Amino acid sequence: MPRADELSEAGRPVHARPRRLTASDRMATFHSRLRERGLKSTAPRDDIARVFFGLGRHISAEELFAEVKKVNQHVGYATIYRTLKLLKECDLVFERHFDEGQARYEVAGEHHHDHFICERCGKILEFENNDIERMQQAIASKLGVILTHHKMELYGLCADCRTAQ
Amino acid sequence: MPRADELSEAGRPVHARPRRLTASDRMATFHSRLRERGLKSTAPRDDIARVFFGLGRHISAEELFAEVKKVNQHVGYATIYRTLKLLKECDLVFERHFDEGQARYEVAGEHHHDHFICERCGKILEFENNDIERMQQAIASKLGVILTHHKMELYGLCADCRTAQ
DNA sequence: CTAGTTGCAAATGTTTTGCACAAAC
DNA sequence: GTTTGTGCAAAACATTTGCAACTAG
Repeated sequence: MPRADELSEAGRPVHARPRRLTASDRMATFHSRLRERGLKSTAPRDDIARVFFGLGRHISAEELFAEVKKVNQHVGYATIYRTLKLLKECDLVFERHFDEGQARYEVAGEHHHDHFICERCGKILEFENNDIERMQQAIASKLGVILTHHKMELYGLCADCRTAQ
Repeated sequence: MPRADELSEAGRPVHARPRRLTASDRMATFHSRLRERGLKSTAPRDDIARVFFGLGRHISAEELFAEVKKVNQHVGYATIYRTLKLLKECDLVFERHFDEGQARYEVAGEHHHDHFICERCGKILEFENNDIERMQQAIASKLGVILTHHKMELYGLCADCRTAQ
């Protein structure tokens, strides 16, 4: 079984790469994108965005709501959704729909990546693979279509759950 | 690094291949799978399955409900969902969740394939590509995980919508 | 006969919306 | 002082479930 630092290209874990943008960088971007659009910076929006950027990846609205409550008692569920929508429009957040009922939200990073989801423990691994990206473009030209985005998700058992089972 | 025109099978449309199984073949399979499990064949189940196998691909529950109503006035929505669930368990139907609110259902064929979805007109194209399948396995072993299934969806503009726009 | 099935209506879970009040610019 | 944003409750939406009546085996 390969160690993380041996992985060359296929499935190189994304979190191994140093992160560029800090939470405050993202907050600043959020503020300027709001201003550009004539929208307002408010306490609830800031609280939600700050908590979101501070948390890890792949958060559900429910989880975010619970975390934001710890910081600001009286934010409503609706504002969570409205702010997530705003963050998506500002290209600061991606919305993902894995094989669950609820959406998960992810801080937009610089690099595109895809996901593996463990069906037993719910763990999500990120990886990137340029060959697959290239092949998708090849498929698109054969089909005569233009791609705007894509979704590639692998489902199965992670290393831990494979042995535990 | 493979160029697009070197790819043997990139994006070969699936519907070009002759189809093996007829609707009645599938009905027969449905009946025997039900019998195996000690479940009953009933008029509502048969109507739903027959209409579904007769219709094209990628049907929503809502669309199926409307079509079944034409044949059998008094089937309920619940029975549509219950029968679709049953058909999934019998490996006769796949459930897909594209970027929409509702699920779409697809007759299970012999060959695995992936999808392109046009974001403008909703058209769905199917394609298969063994290179990508192999690459997914490579990624899985690098990550140390076991795959049970995967999802690969390309989104964009189809040939028609590309020119129309 | 009896276990499995149905239709209906009500419940579910997630996300969205209407609205009166409140806060930014 | 407008315009935009908020919280709440209610609505929307796709899907599931409880239940009494029904039906296939």
